Amino acid sequence: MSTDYKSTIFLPKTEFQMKANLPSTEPAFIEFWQNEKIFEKTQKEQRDQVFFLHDGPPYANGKIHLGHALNKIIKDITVKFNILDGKKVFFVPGWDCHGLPIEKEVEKKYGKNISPTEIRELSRKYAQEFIEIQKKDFIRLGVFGSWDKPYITMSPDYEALIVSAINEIWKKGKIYDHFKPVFWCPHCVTALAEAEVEYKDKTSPSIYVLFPAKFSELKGKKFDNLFALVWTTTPWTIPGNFALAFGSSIKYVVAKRDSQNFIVAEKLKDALGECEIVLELNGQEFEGKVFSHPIFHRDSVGVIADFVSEEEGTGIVHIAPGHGDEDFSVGIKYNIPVVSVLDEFGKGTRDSMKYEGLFYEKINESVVEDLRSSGLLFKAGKYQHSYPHCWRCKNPIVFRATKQWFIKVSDIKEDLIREIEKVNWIPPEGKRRISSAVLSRPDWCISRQRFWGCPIPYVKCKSCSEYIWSDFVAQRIIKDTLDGDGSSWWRKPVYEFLPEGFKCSRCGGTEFEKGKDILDVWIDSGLSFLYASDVLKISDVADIYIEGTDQHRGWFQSSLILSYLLQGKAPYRSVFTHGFILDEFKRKMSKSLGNVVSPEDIIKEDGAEIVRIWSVYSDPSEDVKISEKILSEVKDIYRKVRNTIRFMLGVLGDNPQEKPKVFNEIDRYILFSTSEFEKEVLEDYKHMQYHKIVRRIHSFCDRTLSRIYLDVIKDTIYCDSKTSERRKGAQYAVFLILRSLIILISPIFSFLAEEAYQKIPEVFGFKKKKSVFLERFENNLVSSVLSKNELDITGISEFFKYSLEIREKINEIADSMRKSGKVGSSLELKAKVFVPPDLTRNIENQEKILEELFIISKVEIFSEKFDTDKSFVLEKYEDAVKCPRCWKYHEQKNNKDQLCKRCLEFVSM
RNA sequence: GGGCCCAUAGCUCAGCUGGCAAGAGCGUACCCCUGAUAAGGGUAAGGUCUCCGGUUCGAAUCCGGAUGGGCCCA
Repeated sequence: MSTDYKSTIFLPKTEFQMKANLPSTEPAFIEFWQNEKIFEKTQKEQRDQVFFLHDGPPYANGKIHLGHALNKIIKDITVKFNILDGKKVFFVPGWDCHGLPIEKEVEKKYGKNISPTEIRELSRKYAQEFIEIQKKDFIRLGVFGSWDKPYITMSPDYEALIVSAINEIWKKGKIYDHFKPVFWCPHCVTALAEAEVEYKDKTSPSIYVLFPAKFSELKGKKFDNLFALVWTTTPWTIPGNFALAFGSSIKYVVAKRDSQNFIVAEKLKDALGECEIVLELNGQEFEGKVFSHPIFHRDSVGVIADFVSEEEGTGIVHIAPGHGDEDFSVGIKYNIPVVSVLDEFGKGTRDSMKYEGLFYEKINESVVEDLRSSGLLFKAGKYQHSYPHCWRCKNPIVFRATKQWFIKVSDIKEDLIREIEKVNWIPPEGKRRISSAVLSRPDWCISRQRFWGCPIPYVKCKSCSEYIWSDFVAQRIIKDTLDGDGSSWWRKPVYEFLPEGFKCSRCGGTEFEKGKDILDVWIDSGLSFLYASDVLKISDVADIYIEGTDQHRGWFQSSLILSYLLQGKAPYRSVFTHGFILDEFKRKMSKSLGNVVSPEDIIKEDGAEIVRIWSVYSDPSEDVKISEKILSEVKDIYRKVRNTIRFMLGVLGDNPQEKPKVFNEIDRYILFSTSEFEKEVLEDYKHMQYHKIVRRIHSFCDRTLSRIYLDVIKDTIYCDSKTSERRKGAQYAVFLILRSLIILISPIFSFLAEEAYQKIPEVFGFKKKKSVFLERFENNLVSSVLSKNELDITGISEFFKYSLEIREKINEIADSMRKSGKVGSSLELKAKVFVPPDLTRNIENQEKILEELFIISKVEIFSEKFDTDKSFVLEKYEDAVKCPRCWKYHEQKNNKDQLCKRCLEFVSM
């Protein structure tokens, strides 16, 4: 009986478990990679080519989310591919540490009555804490890198580098100071960032002001008593008025009422009440027209701005460049003075003339009074609207021009575009994206009125308020920072930072106060290229930057600008961008939708390997979706690849050492297919088409190996004797394929590859290294291990192409025979097959090959087609018996136990 | 409101510069095997290529618009 013979066949044998149990087995591999310093070892080896992937630093707050995981995994795949490709790879992970979000968290936690140095200390602790948390999480994903010496933007050498670099840029004359409106809280006496502003309803005065025209002719018509009608809810800004903005495509009218003529947008003329339209004209007409300021003896000039709306007001916007963002940009465009009429306490400045010293709410009242008495107040009322309030004291805030520092970008835009052209953008749309971001950006405002960051090295003259940037100050700060005292600027008195006898360059004053600004954090991370070259000594240009597509306006741009200013070129040769993560309905992840998935959840449930494969399962250059369904597909792929590898390991379980003299045709054909697969995968790695690789790997394991080759060689592996050439050939082929497959999947399936690599027996003289990542493609791929000759299938490729087509058709018929109950296993079948004679010319044992390939018991080959032009006839093998050992059907009925010839020989050995 | 991008079977993707009846894999259904066994093999059913217009002998593929979604900006 068949059970008697089961013990005589060679079933696959391996310790490699079918079930991976990733969540519990992965940590051991991570420990192994760390303890053995595998990444560092690849760096110490002799390698001629260098590959530098420069890490964009994540912000050091919060736990990592899937976006972080996706990003680092794509980087890791790139790192590992280049390692296996034989390059010396540099990847130093970084963290961005300064900035408002952390400072705000600290303030929330400890209150606002803490000193700048305390804020800085607590912020530093906070950032450090999250660096450790995130680092652990990234390592848990199996990501390689110099984790024990990351770059950190708050480290003393980094902070010193920031101050020094910005000072260099100042020395090149690229930094200037200028007024710019910012959110300002007069109660807290501080500037506010956008994130610190809360919008709440507020009742404001609403006034319609008349601006007398200094001209009387419009489109050839003469008008007396001509006024522009202007609406505002902030009367205190009227003293800062320097212009009136009109919309270029808005229709305006001159409307007559009580012998006065009013200019107003046609759609908004109801504001006037009853009136008579006397002229219609386009907004463009008013560009350059001059009006009188309603209070002061000065002009207010007509300008064109596209933000003028016809939704409310009068279609004419009063412009105070010192007190509004849009006002400011119009002011810059038309070269109108930017002045603040309020001081830091919200009181009138000298520029507010007669209102000097009054709190702005008082100015509101006075302005209304003054307008009323001069007859230029058309009407006044109240208006309720959403208005910005301070997040700390909850009081309404104002927009107020203050001195800020800027990097001049406007005059280098063309150079930046030229540098952008030289970079390889993947996908190519990125080039357009960053170009338009660069072209449309204003000069870079680099000062922030905060504490958690690097100080801007300037002092303010106490007598004339001049801002004085000082190399001397910069050098002092740099020295203290390098000495470990990065907060000295906030603690030491100003004179310690100034040379003796220092005088104001404008008024000669000798009293100064320290600048109160820190640098925009984008400066910090934007200088990481410099840290990589000057401190880490890697290179001044990275081979590649890999970040989310939002960084076109962020890090890619800040790095480009700073690198161009400091070294005259882009800091990267290639830039790869990936998309964002969406849920199954393509919605962004948000707490309120409740659709947030964290990497931690997936790692706990399925393992980091699943996160890795998921990251490149979809095309990451577009947005990437995640859902239970998608994860289950990823798991299916993992299982298929794992089991295929497991089976191959099992095939090598009896530790074969002797290579075959020649390969069987099927082996040759499959080795050739493997070499083609290798070529495609390497090509996809080079072009970072990682999602295609996942598909290729799966398809190769499933279609090429499982469904064809491995199924076909089972008979040989199980039943042939160990001395059989056919069997040795199959084992050697399996070994070559397995080794190739393991190294090809390793950048993506890192855990699986390492686990399998550790379990490969050292067959056929193969000597293993400590880790799969110490291998190289060139020593492991079929295409580089076998000779051209061995991979040449010219004489047999047509035969296999034809036979595999027949195989599909046979399967089809076999299926219907099975479904109708005629047969069970395909070994119950035999076939007559027509093979065109010219395909078989060079091949011996064709019938044996086809029996194997079709997995049926008998094949007879004919050189002519059958009756109705059929190329094969498939039928049940009736007059045959089943060999109890190999289960193939045969006709030697008189053998012992009805064994077939081969098995009889085997058992009698 | 502006710039850029995406939209092909239930799911994830192929489909090059327009031309065979639109392809894979997963999932599903049915069948086989029980010597890869919480595995393995086979077969089948699934698509008005988001919608509307246009160019063309011919469009999933080119152009215009709409809808939905994403990133950035205002």
